[in-house]
Amino acid sequence: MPLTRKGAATRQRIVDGAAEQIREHGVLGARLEDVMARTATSKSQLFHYFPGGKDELLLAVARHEAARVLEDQQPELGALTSWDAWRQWRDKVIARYRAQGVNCPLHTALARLGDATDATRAVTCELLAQWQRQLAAGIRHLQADGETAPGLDADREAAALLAGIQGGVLILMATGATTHLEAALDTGLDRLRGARP
Amino acid sequence: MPLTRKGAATRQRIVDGAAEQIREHGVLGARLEDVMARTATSKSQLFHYFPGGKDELLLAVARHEAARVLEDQQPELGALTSWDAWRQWRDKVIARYRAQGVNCPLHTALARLGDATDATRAVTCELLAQWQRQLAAGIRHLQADGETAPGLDADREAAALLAGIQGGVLILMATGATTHLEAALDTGLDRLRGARP
DNA sequence: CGAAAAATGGACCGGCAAGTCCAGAAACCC
DNA sequence: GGGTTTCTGGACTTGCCGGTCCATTTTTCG
Repeated sequence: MPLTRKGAATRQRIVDGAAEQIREHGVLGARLEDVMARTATSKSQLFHYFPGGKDELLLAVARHEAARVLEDQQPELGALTSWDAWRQWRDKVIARYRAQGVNCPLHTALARLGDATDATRAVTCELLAQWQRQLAAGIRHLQADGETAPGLDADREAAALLAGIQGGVLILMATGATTHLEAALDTGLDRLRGARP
Repeated sequence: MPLTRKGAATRQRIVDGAAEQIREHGVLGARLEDVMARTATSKSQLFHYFPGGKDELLLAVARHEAARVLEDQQPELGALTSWDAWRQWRDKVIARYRAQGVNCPLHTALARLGDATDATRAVTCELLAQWQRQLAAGIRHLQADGETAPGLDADREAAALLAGIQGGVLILMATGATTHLEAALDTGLDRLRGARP
């Protein structure tokens, strides 16, 4: 069931439009009808490209958004090779989420699906794993350069940092303030910096 | 519109039952019908006690669960007066969320409501504020006892710790593992301990 | 006890949004 | 260029589930 060039474009338009819709109105305000209107498509097209219906569409949106999360942090996240790079990354994360505001399309899309679904879980886990992996790589780089304590468990530090970010974003979504996200990042980095040998 | 003793009991039974239902099946699997069956009530009762319908019920559940979150951490959270108290609190938090598993009734109840609603936001903010306040108080206690650096901004440290917890729980809900929650708590406490004068 | 208020049962309604279908237009490919 | 596949439009169906209504029972309180 290959897609023609036009078909692929339509499919992409649908995913983008759905993501946009969710970003603006939450999952609640993301009915198929809304997506249709926004993307100038008809219901048959939606079910043509996503035979599994709304769930399949939301999953596609989630994947799409998960990729975006990591992309938005590049190139900094992929090259955390100096304190300055870490600082720039920190700034980028905060700016990114501040701009996103209170609606996290990924979070919201996943929330709508039965959280137990294997597929949704896989998307989340994969995202977290990649994210953490890059953070850990950055920490190891610092260690190699003698910029932080070689005794630190890079994976655990990365896990803690990641948890802080996730919580910070969650709180941002609830309160609209980036205070907690900033506090988590800053104390986390401060901890690494303070462990300089 | 006063409630008789019986009425109050029924109302409570409904809230408890709804919370339980959500805990077991998520918001998706929490239809009014389910709550009715579980609590042996009829639809008219639901709307009698919650004229605002499902939203009002969910809000009540959220409030109920928010209170539970803090209660479950007592008495430790309220008396973080020594390193040992902090350690016990840490253990309690992890045990609590490990037991809860992948379904956070509060999170899930709030997710269902339009996230923009003022009322839901108020519940979340209030919970976070109280939580953070008690953590900050604990940090100040350590400072007063000369157990950690007096120069630390207790509120910011508490904010970071709270963010770590929230993120850790979020990741627990997604992955089922407490690794991140533990990492966040342990590195957070380690940071305070490491700042001992 | 008896009137007023509150609590309960359960049938009924209605809307909304997901999902189905088929006919016709456009694109692909030899 | 013609046959085949893919794509598109939009009307129709369906079922779920929140919400309404009213009649009946139970509680409260002077």
